[in-house]
Amino acid sequence: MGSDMQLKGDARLNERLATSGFRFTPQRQHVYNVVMGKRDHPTVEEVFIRAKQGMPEISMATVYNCLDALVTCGLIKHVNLDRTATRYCPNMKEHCHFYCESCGEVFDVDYTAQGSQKGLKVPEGFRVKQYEVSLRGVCRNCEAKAGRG
Amino acid sequence: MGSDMQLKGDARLNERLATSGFRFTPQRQHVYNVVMGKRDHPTVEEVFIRAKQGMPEISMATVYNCLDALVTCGLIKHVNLDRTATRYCPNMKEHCHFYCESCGEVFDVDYTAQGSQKGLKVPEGFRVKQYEVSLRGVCRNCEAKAGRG
DNA sequence: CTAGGTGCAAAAGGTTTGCGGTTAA
DNA sequence: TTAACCGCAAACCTTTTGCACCTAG
Repeated sequence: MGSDMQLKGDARLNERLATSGFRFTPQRQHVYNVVMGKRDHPTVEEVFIRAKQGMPEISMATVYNCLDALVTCGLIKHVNLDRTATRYCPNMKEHCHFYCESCGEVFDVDYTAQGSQKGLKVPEGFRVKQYEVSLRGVCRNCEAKAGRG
Repeated sequence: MGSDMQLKGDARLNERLATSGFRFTPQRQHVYNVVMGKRDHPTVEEVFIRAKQGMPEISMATVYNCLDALVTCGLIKHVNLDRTATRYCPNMKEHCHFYCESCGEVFDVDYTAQGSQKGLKVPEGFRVKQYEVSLRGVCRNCEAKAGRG
């Protein structure tokens, strides 16, 4: 995984930023690489920590700015499942999120929409831009721990 | 709707609290009444403000405590759709939430599950306790405003 | 009686904002 | 050239915590 490709902007990011009226900056490219580089659901803090490796002078405010831009561009999604920090998800294909009430971790769950939106009675005049499914429960790890008491 | 009934605990609340190992307190009854009394999605702050009418000495910490207890008892749900404050929902029948990206308000949307969970590929060992659907977009009000420019 | 709950106030996150300097387009 | 963006630091808002007192069971 060439971490050198982050020096120049890749085409997709460049194009998306432009479309949404954002400038290309090395920070945005770097944050993009950091978030896409690991298939998990980092908080802003975690993105910040990872981003500092390879760009030590980057600031928290910039990480917020970059993540917001990437969300607006439709390149990542934000995930709010509890009252702690917002998390970010680099997986844009249809899936849903499992939130573990015990450890707070977020897992992707495969999901085929298969007409699930049919049951929705969205009132007249409302414009739906995103449909999202989430699950709460206990993950395998925590189940095992609980079992061992 | 007799606001006097809040003086003594109603049977359902009493029972649910006991089942989950909580004590009955006037504060919990009052917060319960406040949240159930209006079919919307108040923040903790909003619940606090409403609760002070009729119980002026109640504290923020207690409101948090009461809401947490009510959630644990399965009498209300918490709703996290953006990175601002957590909201609470008194509607426990199956429905989903529409979050307006423009004004931040949350609306209930009727919803019949009708096998929508079939498409889910929840990994082995995960225990699902709650299934939730949410929508993002622009509500009728904000659409109208945008239209008028 | 006493574990659990309350109110208060301070602390701890998480997020936003203001500002002077920098830079992509 | 200049509006957008950056880094820094302070402000802001939401949530949690510690503690002395109180109370439901």
